[in-house]
Order: sequence, then C-alpha cells, then structure tokens
Amino acid sequence: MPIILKDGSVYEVSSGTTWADVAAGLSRKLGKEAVAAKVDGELVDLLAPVRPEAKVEFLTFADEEGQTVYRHTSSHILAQAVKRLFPEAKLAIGPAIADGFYYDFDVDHPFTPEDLAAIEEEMKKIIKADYPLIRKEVSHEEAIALFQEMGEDYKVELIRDLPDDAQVSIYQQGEFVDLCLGPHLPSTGRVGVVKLLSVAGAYWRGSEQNKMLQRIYGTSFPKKKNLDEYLALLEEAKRRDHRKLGKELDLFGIAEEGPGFPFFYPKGMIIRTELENYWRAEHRKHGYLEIKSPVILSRELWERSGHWDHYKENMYFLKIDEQDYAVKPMNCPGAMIYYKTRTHSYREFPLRIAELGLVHRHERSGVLHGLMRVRCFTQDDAHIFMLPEQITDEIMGVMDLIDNFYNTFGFSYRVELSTKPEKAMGSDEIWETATNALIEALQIKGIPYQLNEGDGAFYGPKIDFHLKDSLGRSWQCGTIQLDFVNPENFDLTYISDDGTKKRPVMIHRVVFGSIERFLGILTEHYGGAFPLWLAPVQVKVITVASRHVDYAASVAQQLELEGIRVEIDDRNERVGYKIREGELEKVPYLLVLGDQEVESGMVRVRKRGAGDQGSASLAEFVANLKEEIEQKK
RNA sequence: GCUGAUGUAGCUCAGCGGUAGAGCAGCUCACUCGUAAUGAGCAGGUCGUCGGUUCGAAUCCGACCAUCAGCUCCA
Repeated sequence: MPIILKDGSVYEVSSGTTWADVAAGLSRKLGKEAVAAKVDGELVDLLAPVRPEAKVEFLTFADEEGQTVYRHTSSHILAQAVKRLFPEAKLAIGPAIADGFYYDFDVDHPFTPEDLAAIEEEMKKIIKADYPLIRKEVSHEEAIALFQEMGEDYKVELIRDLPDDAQVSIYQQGEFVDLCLGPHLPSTGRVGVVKLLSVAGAYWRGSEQNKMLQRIYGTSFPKKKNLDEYLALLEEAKRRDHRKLGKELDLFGIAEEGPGFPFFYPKGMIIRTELENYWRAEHRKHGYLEIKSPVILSRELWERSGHWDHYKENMYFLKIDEQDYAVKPMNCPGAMIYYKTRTHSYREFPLRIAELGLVHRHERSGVLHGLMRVRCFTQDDAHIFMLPEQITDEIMGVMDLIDNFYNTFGFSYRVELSTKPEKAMGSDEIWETATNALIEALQIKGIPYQLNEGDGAFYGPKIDFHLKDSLGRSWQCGTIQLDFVNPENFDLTYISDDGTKKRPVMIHRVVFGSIERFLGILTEHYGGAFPLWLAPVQVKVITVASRHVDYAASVAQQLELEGIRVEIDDRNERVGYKIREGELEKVPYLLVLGDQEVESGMVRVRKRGAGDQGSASLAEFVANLKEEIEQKK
C-alpha cells in the first residue's frame, strides 16, 4: 500500500507494518531517532500500523512536538519507578513541560533528595529493560473498572470526566499501566538520560480547594551532552540571579522589615535613574507629557473605577480623618482625574499622558521573588486619549517605541494578541473595531503574533510583549491595552469637530512594565556587567604606588568634569589585587596609572573582561567613552 | 495562602545537647609594588523571634517571622 512522505514522494509498504518500520526503512538514523509519526497532521505512535495513502512525517527530538513525546514517555518512566518504590502512591497527572516533565503523586511520605536519587536509579533500570509502550483502547466502563481496581482514584476521576461513550486509551510498559492519550516512544529504552531535578507541592487540578500533591520535576535528553548543557544553563542562571548579583554588586536588596518592598542602594539608583532618564528623553521625543499622581486617593475614586469591588484583595487601605483611603494599585484613576481637570478638544489628540507611577499591590507571601515579584513597583505607564480612527496609527507608534527600547538592550521579543473574554464590558462592535485596529497595526508592521482568544482584559483587548533574555528565558514586559471602561466610568469627553461632546478612546501602555522587574531582568540579562551607559561606576582609577596618587586624582577629577562616573582606588595594595576587585565589581574600564603614565601624561586602559588595551591620551579615552555611552552599547 | 526545605559575624559557610568557629570583607602595622588575591595582627555574633523540654539549648520540641524551590495568582 502507498503512503506519502513529507517531501511528497510515494512509498510502498506492505500491510501490517508499523510507522517505526517505515522510519527504519527510510534510513537507519531515522529509525533510531524518530520518536513519533505525524500522520495527516495527527501525532501517532511509531508502533501504530501504517494507514494507506496517509501523509507521514517523522518527528525527532529536534522537533518541539517530538520533544514533548520524548518527555511524556519519560514522565511515565518516572511514574513506573515511583510505583515500584512507593506502591501506595496514587498517580495524578504527568505531562511534558518546556524543558522536561513532571508527575504528580499523592503519597503521605514526603519525597526526600535521597528518594529522588533512588527513583532516578529505578528509572535507569526501566530504561535499560527497554519495555515496549503498548497502546490499548478500552471502553469507558472498562477503564473505570481497571483503574478502580488499581486504586488509582485520580485516574478514575479523570476518566469520569470523559464522555460515557468515549474510548479510553491506556499505555502499558512492563507491569505499569497508565491512562494516557499518547503518543509515546515505542519503548522505554529510547530515552537516553534522565535527571530528576526537584520536588514541590502542587494542587490536584491546579486548584487551591483541592488536595496538595507532590510533584517531581525532571528532564531527559537523548545524550548526556545535551543534559550537561542544560544543567550548565541552569547553573549560569543561578550565577546571574539578580538577587545574588544585587547583593554582590550592592545594587538593591530587600530587608526583613519590608517583605516585597525593595530598597535601591546608591549604585542601583544610578542604573534606575539612567533608565528613567532614557525613558523620559524618548517619551518627550514622542510627544508624551508627564504627570505624577498621588499614591493615596480616596475610597470614592476607587469605587468609581471599579477597583474597590474588583481589586480589593490586592489593595492597601487606610483612614485619614475618619475617611477611607486606598494606596493606589494602578495609575489609571489618577490619569482620569488629570484628564478631567479641563475640557479637551479633538485637536489635542492623541493626548499622551505618561507617568512613572509607584503602585502598591498586596501579593501573597509565597509569591514574592526579588525584584521580579514585589509589593510595590513603578509602572512606566502612559494613558493615551484619542479618536477611534487614530487607534491604528497610535498603536503602531507605541509598537515602534517598544521595539526601539528592547533593541537598545539587545532583547528579541514575541507578541501576543488577546481578544474579548467571556465577561467583558462594552458592545461587540466596539470590541471588534478595537481588536481590528490592533490586528491592523500588527499586520501593517508585519509583526507575527500569537492569538490568545478570550484572554483580553475585561475592559478591552490587548497586545503583550514577551521579551527574551540572554539565557533564552521569556518575560512579559510591555503591554498595550485598549480600555472602554474607564472613559465610561469617569465620563470622559472631548469636543468633537462638530461641536458636540464625545467619548474618547483610551489605551494604557507600559514599555518596561515595572522598572523594578525590568532592572531585575537587565541584571540577569547582562549578568551584572552593565553596558557603559548604565554602569554605576564607569571608570575606576587604580594607582600602582602611593607616589601616583596625585596624578590619579587629577585624572579622576578630569573624568568627573566630563560627566563620567569615576571612582579612585588609591589604597596601598598591589595592582593585581585592585584590578581583581575592579573586575569583580564589573567596572567597564579600569585605568592603571604608574610611573609611565605620570611621565607621559597618558592613561593605561583595561577593559572589563578583555584585559589590557594599552595606552591612550585622556582626551582620546574620554572621547571613546562618550561615544560608547551615546550609543548605549 | 498551600507543600517542602532553610535561617549561625557585613558576605559564603562549618559546628547539631556541655558556654560559638573558618575564609573573605573591615580596621591597624609593615611592604611602594605594572594588569584577577603580599604578610602579620586586631576587632566583629543575645546562633531569625518568642515559648517549652533539660542541671545545661545554636543544637531537641512548638508557635511565629523571613528566605528559597514549586503550586495558585500577577507588572
């Protein structure tokens, strides 16, 4: 019978062969590396019999879907190992995730690191035994009976949620049987190396109402080399952890006295201020006006904005002279008040009102994480008021602005568009107009995006920007959100060209998202080695011996006059010692000044991470610095 | 908030029933030195907080606080 390969060619096979046979027939390498078949667009086990005239493509670990299959089988091996060592453990679910897999178990005994090691050993035995993974289809009824008999209550619950007439697929490997949609690797021996990484609590079905289970995380790769690379990446991430670097480089920190309320130390403040300066300069250039609204505002305002009803759990309240007040969790109501201080004409539009607004939100104690998740942070907010027909152009403008910012830091990014959710305010027409405006902007700019149907805010559709840092991790930062609710709630109007009062369209947008989080991301992205324009200390002047102190001081002073952030290290220490310290502090340039320099009136330049760069005149050095600062490289 | 782990000097960590230790950093002194750690000395802690067990608690138990890995929730 004929089947059609990926390249369109026709391949003859006899009936009764499996996809695995086909793969092996095509090439020895493919036979070994194929993890699943994609038949007419559907993922299928390699052990499944071939379907005539089907179009087939073989997936390997190199394909994202192939990786998922690979890790999914790995999670079954984990479950099998756990059942061998802890027969009383009940199985919940065990999917593949981005860099590995997990499996949830209900056991009273808390898994220890020693348990993990033992489980990992057992997994290796299962891989070595090379059990085939056999798929069976059983009726709904049979499946329930089977898993009930095994005491797998969670599996029974899962099956009960499937329609009564559904066929249920189960997979068997050795003595182990699991409910599973598949597909799977043909046998456990196809998994190369496995590594269990951690154990943590996780709620059954992700709901706090349910029992907490124990989740074991792990990963697997075809070769040990791949695993080692992955583990090295995890190590690198640990080295770059902004909490660690923040402490080491004396940038910021969080005191026990204020969980979730970060302190910025002098060096961190410099970076922060540079970011804000850059932000202000760019926004001024793009026609934004800046305001600052107060941190505390009355209850009445928050009731009108809807926050009192919908956001209460996340807000801090206080009483002033018997009146209720709240600390702002968002900046929009402040912007609304500003808008309403006078009447507006359509001629002013788009009216771009920016605010670096400090907001406070109550976050549950367990979610706090350095600067990434805090209880007070500064949003680089802006609210733009405009005519409906200005939406597309304005969105494009904001997208350009965001693109510009992210490029400056060397971030690539991807974009997601979220549309109308179930419970939403505003008419279908306005949603459609607004969503189309967003799509149009994305299309004109030629930016590919992922569509999240129904994921928009209740007040409007949005575009989110997820940037990718130097370690390939993704962070949600920028967002552009259309808002139909606030203009309504606050009865915003403008005088239209026909002299009548009309309702403006409004967008919220942030570029950094939160300055605190962005600084955390930058710290990890650069591994603490900030580019010159951001570096807290740009140049450190090092003396060779005490007789060079005067010259060093005059060099430092001249640099300071040029607006360079300079420190001088004239301690009676060895040059090597002071250089080591400067490198560890990640200062971009060190100037080593000794007899030669005093005589020639030059400076000896050492570049961070690159070593001695030779001599230069101070003027030349300064010109280079200024150029590098200007270019923000 | 939930599950598990952790909390000892400014930092990194050892000690785990008999009155607290190291390295680095700091300070003092000597060395005046050319591209990633000179040597010697000094000082520094109510061992997260509160309570309990014990003749005796950093060590065992409990509560609380904070941190970490996740879950849930989010910029």
